[in-house]
Amino acid sequence: MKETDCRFHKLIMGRQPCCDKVGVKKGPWTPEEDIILVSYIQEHGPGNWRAVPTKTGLLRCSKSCRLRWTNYLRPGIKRGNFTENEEKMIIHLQALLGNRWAAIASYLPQRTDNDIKNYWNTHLKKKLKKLQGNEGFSRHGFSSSSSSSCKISRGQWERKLQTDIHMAKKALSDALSPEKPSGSVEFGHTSHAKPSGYVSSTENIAKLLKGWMRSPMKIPDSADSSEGGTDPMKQDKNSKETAEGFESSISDISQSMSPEASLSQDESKPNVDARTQLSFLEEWLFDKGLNQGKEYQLCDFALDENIVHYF
DNA sequence: AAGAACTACAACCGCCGAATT
DNA sequence: CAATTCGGCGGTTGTAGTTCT
Repeated sequence: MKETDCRFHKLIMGRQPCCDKVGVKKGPWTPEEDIILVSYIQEHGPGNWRAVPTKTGLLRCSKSCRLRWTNYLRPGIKRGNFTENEEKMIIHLQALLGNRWAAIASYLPQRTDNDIKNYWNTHLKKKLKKLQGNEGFSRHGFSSSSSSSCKISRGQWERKLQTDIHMAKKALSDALSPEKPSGSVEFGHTSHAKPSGYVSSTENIAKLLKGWMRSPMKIPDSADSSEGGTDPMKQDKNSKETAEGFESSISDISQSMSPEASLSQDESKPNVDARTQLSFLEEWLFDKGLNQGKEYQLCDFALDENIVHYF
């Protein structure tokens, strides 16, 4: 009922879909499209996604462009091969935060929410089920009924977390405000006010793009756009391979970026929040004696003292 | 060897909240 | 303050690849 109300409401409002269905391409991205998107972002920075299709001539909707960038093309992304630590992180965080993949992803800076979500759905869910079958997993705090070992309920905990995050956000923006040109926190929307971190990463992208363009691309002669002819899925495989090489080299470079740089290069990763949450998380995790991994580490990014101070 | 079943993951869809007009 | 736009999020789907029968 709420949903139908909502739809009706939207109908009245006349809100347009993010993309009109006609003339909008769907399905896997081709290397050409990736290049176009990356070079556009390289020039203008991420953000203002609405303008991307028109400015680039890509026959994709803005959402699709954003998704492609955040989940695949963005520098610093690691894909596949989740480490044991990452796995544990995800499991704990999922137990703690629920299916808030974006929040969980903020603790794993090199992973996208989509990736984590997929990994959870395909691997971890089953794994946990298995484990739960074997030995009451709940004693580790993974099930909702695990609150016995935790003094406060998850709901309470989350409320606390939220208020604390809010405080931290405020504190951070206060702390940062003197340095910031007014109103350009989200550099994506102000294309000329790019933080240096992003510039450096885009320079890397540019270099890589050059190299990539120079190397013989195995793009089918007919290119994709003609929808028919060659098998589009095979083309996609090609695209995956070429893009993968391209991307892994990007991520290699960007891995050496400073946390600040990686923070600024991606507005979709609320690392600030992540850091603030981390202090609680650490407490929670360690308090609960989740000491299964001697070498278990939460994450390698350091806690920002300014933020921790507020707690 | 062939087909069915399963797995992995990129991409899409719809909803929501924040920002803007 | 209401209307509208936009970006982000989580759930879901589609399909290529792999394993099983």
